[in-house]
Amino acid sequence: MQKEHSLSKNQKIIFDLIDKSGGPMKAYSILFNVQKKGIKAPLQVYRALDKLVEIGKIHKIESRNAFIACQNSSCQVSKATAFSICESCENVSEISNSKLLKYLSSFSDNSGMKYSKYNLEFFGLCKKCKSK
Amino acid sequence: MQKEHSLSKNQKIIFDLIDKSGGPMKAYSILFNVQKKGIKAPLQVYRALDKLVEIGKIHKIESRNAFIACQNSSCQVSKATAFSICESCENVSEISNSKLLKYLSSFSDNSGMKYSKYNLEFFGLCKKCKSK
DNA sequence: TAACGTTATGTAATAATATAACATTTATAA
DNA sequence: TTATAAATGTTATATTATTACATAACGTTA
Repeated sequence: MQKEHSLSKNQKIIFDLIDKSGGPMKAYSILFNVQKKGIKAPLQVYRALDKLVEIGKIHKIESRNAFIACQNSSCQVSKATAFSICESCENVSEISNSKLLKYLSSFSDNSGMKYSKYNLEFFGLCKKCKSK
Repeated sequence: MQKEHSLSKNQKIIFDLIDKSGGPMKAYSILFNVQKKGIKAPLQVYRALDKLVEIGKIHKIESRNAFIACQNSSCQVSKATAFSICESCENVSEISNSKLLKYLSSFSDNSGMKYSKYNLEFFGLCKKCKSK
């Protein structure tokens, strides 16, 4: 059993919002949604996001500047992330294919670099959008 | 033999700058550097960048909001990109490991999605920074 | 070459994303 | 309980990117 991080007040408010949304959310959309709970400034949002990313509760979708709740229950820290992104409806899901994740985690080349982290984003059309 | 894109004036100025720099460059740093050549506005830079990305002459490093010249001579369009990024010195190189690139290009899962593009970013410490 | 559509350019304004700096409060642990 | 770290609050500002509109250059083909 892994240690649970206890979230602070702001962290919890913001994580719950992202988690309930079921998809990626942008920082200023989060801000707008939590203003009624007393979080008024961008920095309050970004600080909570930074922490949530650090502990692996959420991931940043770099190509979209958006944040999504971790969909992989065993993922405590975000060192190996992969997403599929529909370029039409912008739906995002986390890829949990263990063969892929292991392949990438063990990847090394002759550059002399030691990789400690990676992020992979696949783009295409989801099932729904393909059939339109 | 593949068709060469002939670059417009602004596209050429901006591509040459990025290419000569040998590393990733940020949009506003590009802007600053090309002002003496008559490119005065952010939009002029972003338009050229968009086009250069589209035709595969440069790639965007999403996690850094920066642009780097394509280091893979056979890369005409950016549909399959992989980079290694040093988190200490911010050096970036394009990974050309064909086994990796093929593995990812042929990746599919049971989501019903058809992937037409991907971007992979590895993070770690480069040889130099490791030994410090 | 004239007319047309497409691509590129120029310019101003503004939107969207993110961080710096500083003061204060709350939680944790020695 | 006192010291330390973590989190919060607030204002201002930096950085990244796009909208909207007008004009010019280029390529095709009639």
